[in-house]
Amino acid sequence: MPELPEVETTKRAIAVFEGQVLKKIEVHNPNLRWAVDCKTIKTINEAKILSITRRAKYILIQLKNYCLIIHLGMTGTMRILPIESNATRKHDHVVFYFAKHKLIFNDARRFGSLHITKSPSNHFLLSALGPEPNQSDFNADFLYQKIKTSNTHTKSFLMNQKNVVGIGNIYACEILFAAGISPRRKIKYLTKKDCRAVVDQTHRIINLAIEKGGTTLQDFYAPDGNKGYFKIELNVYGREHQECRNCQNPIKRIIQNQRSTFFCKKCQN
DNA sequence: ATCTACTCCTGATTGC
DNA sequence: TGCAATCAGGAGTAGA
Repeated sequence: MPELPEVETTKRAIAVFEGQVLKKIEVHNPNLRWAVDCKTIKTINEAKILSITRRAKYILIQLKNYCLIIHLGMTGTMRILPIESNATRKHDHVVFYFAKHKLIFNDARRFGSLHITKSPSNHFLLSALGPEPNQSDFNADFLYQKIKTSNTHTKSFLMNQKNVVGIGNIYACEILFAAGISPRRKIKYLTKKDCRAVVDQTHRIINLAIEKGGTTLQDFYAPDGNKGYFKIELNVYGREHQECRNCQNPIKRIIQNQRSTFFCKKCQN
């Protein structure tokens, strides 16, 4: 399941196509999270790629006249094959053709998406997003202001992409553990000091994960090696009943907003 | 305006 | 061994 670091890693891997000419795009299955606009996609031929960037968990491929917006959803992956390769897989939904390679979007659960638009900044998926979690505009002052109007608990707040982007269920749990804050606390009661801890740990964990995510880079060139994400050590996520690495008390699991939350009752208040 | 429940989907795991 | 039930989760949407 790609979180922001995996998306960043994917973006870096496919950035090799910057400056290259996208010959055409083949859509094998348009039924992704949103139906792919095949009609417009078909008009793409011999289009030079101006840039490949990331915003939140979206990968943006900028062409001269259009921008492609890709979301990997839960199970989406991209892989690069030599143009002559026939190594197809189940759930290969979209193929991007270049001179010597093809780039394949594979997504078993189809929670991912592909959009094509003329103005990405106005696109409904991108227009209301909060700051990047590892950038300086996500800081303690910003967070302290933002929490005042929210009545939700800390974990739900962190996972809301309007507040800050890129934090999924796993990192929300890990960040709150590292910051020593309970996922059940109402976010509006956080002190300035708490906000600073959340921001500091977010920066640290996301940057560390991006750094480690880089080790999966080869996956995109070696289609058979499909493991390799979440190499960072998880302290709470998926560790119900196991000992807290800090105090040895058992890690608890609760359900918040239909999602599992893992935390240490003693270390997080 | 803000929050929560629901929803999409398939592979992996668990239970009988 | 096999089949069915359960779980996982990003994030938009409807409804409270």
